Amino acid sequence: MLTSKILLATQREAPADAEIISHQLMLKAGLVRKLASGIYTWLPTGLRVLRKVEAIVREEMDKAGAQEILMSGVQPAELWQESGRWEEYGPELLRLSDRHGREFCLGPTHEEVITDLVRREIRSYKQLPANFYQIQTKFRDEIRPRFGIMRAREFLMKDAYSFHLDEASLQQTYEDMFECYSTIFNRIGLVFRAVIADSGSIGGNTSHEFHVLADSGEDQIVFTEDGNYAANIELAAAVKPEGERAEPSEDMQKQATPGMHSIEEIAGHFKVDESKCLKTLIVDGANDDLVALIIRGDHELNKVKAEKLENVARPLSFASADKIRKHLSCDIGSLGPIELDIPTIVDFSAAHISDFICGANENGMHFTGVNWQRDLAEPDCADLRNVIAGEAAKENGAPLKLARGIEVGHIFQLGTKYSAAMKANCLDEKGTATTFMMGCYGIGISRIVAAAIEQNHDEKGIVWPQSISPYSLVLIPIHMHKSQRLREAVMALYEQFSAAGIDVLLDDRKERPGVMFADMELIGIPHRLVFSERGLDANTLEYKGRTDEESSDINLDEAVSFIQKQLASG
RNA sequence: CGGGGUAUAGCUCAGCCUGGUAGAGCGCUGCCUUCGGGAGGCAGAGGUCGUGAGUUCGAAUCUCGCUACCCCGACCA
Repeated sequence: MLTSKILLATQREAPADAEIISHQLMLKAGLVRKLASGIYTWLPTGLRVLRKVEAIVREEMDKAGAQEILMSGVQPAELWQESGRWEEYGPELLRLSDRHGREFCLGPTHEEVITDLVRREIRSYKQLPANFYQIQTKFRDEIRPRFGIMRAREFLMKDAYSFHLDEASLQQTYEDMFECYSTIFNRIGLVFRAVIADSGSIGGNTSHEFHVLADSGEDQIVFTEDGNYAANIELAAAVKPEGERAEPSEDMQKQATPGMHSIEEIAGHFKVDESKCLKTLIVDGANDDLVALIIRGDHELNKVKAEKLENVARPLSFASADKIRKHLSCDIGSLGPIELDIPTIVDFSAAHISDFICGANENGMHFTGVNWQRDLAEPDCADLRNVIAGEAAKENGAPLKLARGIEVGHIFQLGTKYSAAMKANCLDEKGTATTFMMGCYGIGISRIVAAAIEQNHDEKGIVWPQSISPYSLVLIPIHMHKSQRLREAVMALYEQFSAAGIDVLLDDRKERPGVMFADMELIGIPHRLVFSERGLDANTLEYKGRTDEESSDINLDEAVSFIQKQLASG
């Protein structure tokens, strides 16, 4: 490809609203442009990357025995009503109606459509197991799209759905997909972790997420160094503190704490560690009431764990300040478990401390030297908190590490959630109609592009993994428009590279060298060859890898084999 | 949807407080000089100042409504 023939669209400055590095670089490098909030147009260079990711995913899915199909992005409401999700899904589902007033939605996912297809088409166990996938544009009307392509409303996703008559078969396909995903992310060249995950609103039980590790990641994941345990922090169980609680050594006292609301202020005032304070959080209960959740001052509430409690409303919502004032006659910041007459659940580690400090349920007052059993009843306990770095994993006792991740893949065992609701079944060996067991497997294709940039960039721009770079190689001639000899040499080599099947870009713009260098580094092409009159005289070219400090001369006649070697080793 | 903010040239922004009819840098077009890391000069093109109303002799500027976008919370590939 010649740069003069394509819309390169590089920019010096990124729009001010681009927050994270991948968003800024995708705009600066001319990969995408915003059309509306969370909706983007892919420009030629960006589309090449997207297509490369897509190709890898497709190849590996095919290898794993999945069959590609393509379902409609627009789906009839009836199917969603059948599965119950027309009501369940909420405003994320973009609904529309046609000229006849019939209701449709823009597909955020395709469980209903595939289940409908399979219940019509698959009659016999002999056709199973079957795994169908598509690579297609999805739409989710996110409350808050942000970070550019990372969390867009419209995005490209690979989604696959498998069908089985028994658990063993589902488990087998699930494991095959796990392997397939690992191969895909390894091939792309991303540093990732597969973690145990919450299955969330899609339903089902067993579930893993694949996260690309990056500091800008929206998810917190935890894992042990030995690699034997990895989970989304939402799921990571905290170990109950061992041993007996220390005996009380202080008397309980009520003390004035005017104007102090945060744990930090209280701990600072009494000159104790935050772990000696209790944090009391009030959330909405399942039956229009309130529930108190209590954790140690230095801990964070884990929302997924809290949501699983019987008397807590789902989704979890913090009680409004008004409601708290009305029911508890004091404000957030002065709450505590003593004489609190709403259901109260205490985290194991908060129940293990003695001589602690907590709010007195009276504005501006706290108790110190409080002890369970002596000053108030032994509490109902549960695991409510996020684990912290360094503590032992419940599963194997190894110390946990924390990292941030970008979720790029998610696999679920759905069981019969959709097939049962939609009466999807087929005949087994004995001729009995049996409800399908299903698995579902997603990969965020467009998100991978952004995630790859988050993980691979420097001050000059993007540093593509070779596997998904828009071009493998760029040729930069210096003052080609002034030298016929140089032009001929460059064009000849360009043809050779093309013939060798290398994705080569020739920068034939009438630009100064600095402009070309800067643009190509911004775009992130992994290999660069510079042509000059001087080099031609010596029969050499200058080679520089994207992250190399210095360039090196190579023999003009060996250029193709040299680059082939670089590509093979990259 | 709740809370906060922004809207002026393709991009980044100034002008608004204190009304007097629109600017800079980058980018774009042409010419000249320059020519190995985002050059310099000259000449240009480009804006119903988001939108609707109001106040005023006069509104980018003051007031109100609307819309879009962004940031903080809840969702997810």
